[in-house]
Amino acid sequence: MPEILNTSACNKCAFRSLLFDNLTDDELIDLNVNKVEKKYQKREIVVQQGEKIKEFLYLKEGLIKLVKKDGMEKEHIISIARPLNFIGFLSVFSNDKYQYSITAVEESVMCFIDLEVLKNTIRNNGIFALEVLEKISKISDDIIQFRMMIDRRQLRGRIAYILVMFAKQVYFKSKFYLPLTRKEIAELIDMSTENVIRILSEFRKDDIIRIDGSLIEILNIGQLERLCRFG
Amino acid sequence: MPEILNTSACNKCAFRSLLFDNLTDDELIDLNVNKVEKKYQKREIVVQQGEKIKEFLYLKEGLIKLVKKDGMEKEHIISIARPLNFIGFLSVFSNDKYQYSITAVEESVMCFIDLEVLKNTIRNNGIFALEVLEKISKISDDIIQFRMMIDRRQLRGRIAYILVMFAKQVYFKSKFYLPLTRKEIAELIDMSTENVIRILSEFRKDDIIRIDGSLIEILNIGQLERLCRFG
DNA sequence: CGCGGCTTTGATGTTCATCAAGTAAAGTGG
DNA sequence: CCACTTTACTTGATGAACATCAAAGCCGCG
Repeated sequence: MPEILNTSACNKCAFRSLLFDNLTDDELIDLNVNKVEKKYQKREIVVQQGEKIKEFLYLKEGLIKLVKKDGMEKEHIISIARPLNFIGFLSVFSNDKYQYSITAVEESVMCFIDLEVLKNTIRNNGIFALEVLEKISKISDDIIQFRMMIDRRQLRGRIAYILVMFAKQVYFKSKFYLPLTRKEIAELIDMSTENVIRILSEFRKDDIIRIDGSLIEILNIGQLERLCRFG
Repeated sequence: MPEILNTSACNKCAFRSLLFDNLTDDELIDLNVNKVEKKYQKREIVVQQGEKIKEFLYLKEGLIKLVKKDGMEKEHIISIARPLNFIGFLSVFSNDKYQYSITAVEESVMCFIDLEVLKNTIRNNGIFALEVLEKISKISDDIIQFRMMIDRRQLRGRIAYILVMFAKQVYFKSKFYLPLTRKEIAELIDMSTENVIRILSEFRKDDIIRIDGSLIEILNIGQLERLCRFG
């Protein structure tokens, strides 16, 4: 079960400047009294596909994945998100039920804001509304972009792409722990688990990366980027 | 070159009730004097990927496609849109340049509203803002959904899926003219033109559809839906 | 200690893109 | 309006890319 945290006031939140900067103190207090902060362990489910949406939620710390199930079959990871990529945004304003599940990939802290209260704030503050609009627009665009980048490549290119992505956009270094299992990577980039492993091994043999379990070190980023372009 | 139309006043526009219902007459007049309506012929380009975004645009009549180019290579169709699926929304609020090209697939009428004027309206009218938010949210969601439905299926399933989509969601009948060439279908659902043709022929031989050029008649929708699920 | 989930490698067959080659349809210029 | 060119459509043959199956080692956990 997620641990409910003692929440600090919204007007002191580190995220204030990123989205809530244009709110008055009164508006912040209003959001504040109608919010909950919860901590999730790795693999804990935050929301289930199909559940009713009651809150607007965003990620304060950690890493989560957005999962879609089809029938009884495989799960597909639509995207993974760090703080500031408020994936909670998605569907929130157009659906009354979650279209995807959200699961913590690392220990994560999520902030839940009552959706009706937030909608009211939007109605009352157009400047805030425009900022939310810009954010949601960017996030959606990024996801569409990502899916296209992945789906048009072949397998080597896909693996190269996410390795470069993790190194350059998530961890900002060439040596990092892959937060996803091989199976999850497969679900994220639409291929079989076996081939994820096979291609990682190939890269290892070609001295492009070093592997030790989930610890990855990129040795030849240039080669990876070339594979991104031509894979 | 697109023909510039004599535009009727926004407050008499058939689309008013769909999005602009919560605007005051003054706000509508403001949008009205800052808008242009243009008619495009089949295959005419509305905007080019990379162009600066100056206007918010939406489709009044016709059918358009959203195209992404990568390098010198193939074109990929991200989605096609009828009126009300204001694809113009995408990127408009998060980017200053178009991330995709828009091309008319059938003769189409587009309405261009000055983006700064629209943004001002959003800032001043939170209720309107929330409606725009709901719309953009829905459109993005639909695109992500569509791409997932397509990319996780194999070829027969993909073809089945778009045939059912056109029949049930676009034309509302089992006999219709496919608005896309075989090549465009291939670009939309990420496969080779040859295989689009091959699978359509297969469906014809199995008496699932009847084909006469771009005229398609679905004879066995149940079978198509089965292929959607298991393809 | 044994069980289940994750990882790894090899072998096999299917799915699919690509190449080739030809027909039909649709523009284009004289 | 007809020859010419281009674009769309179609079918078959071939090989590459990929999923799937099978088997075995590994690790954490009850």
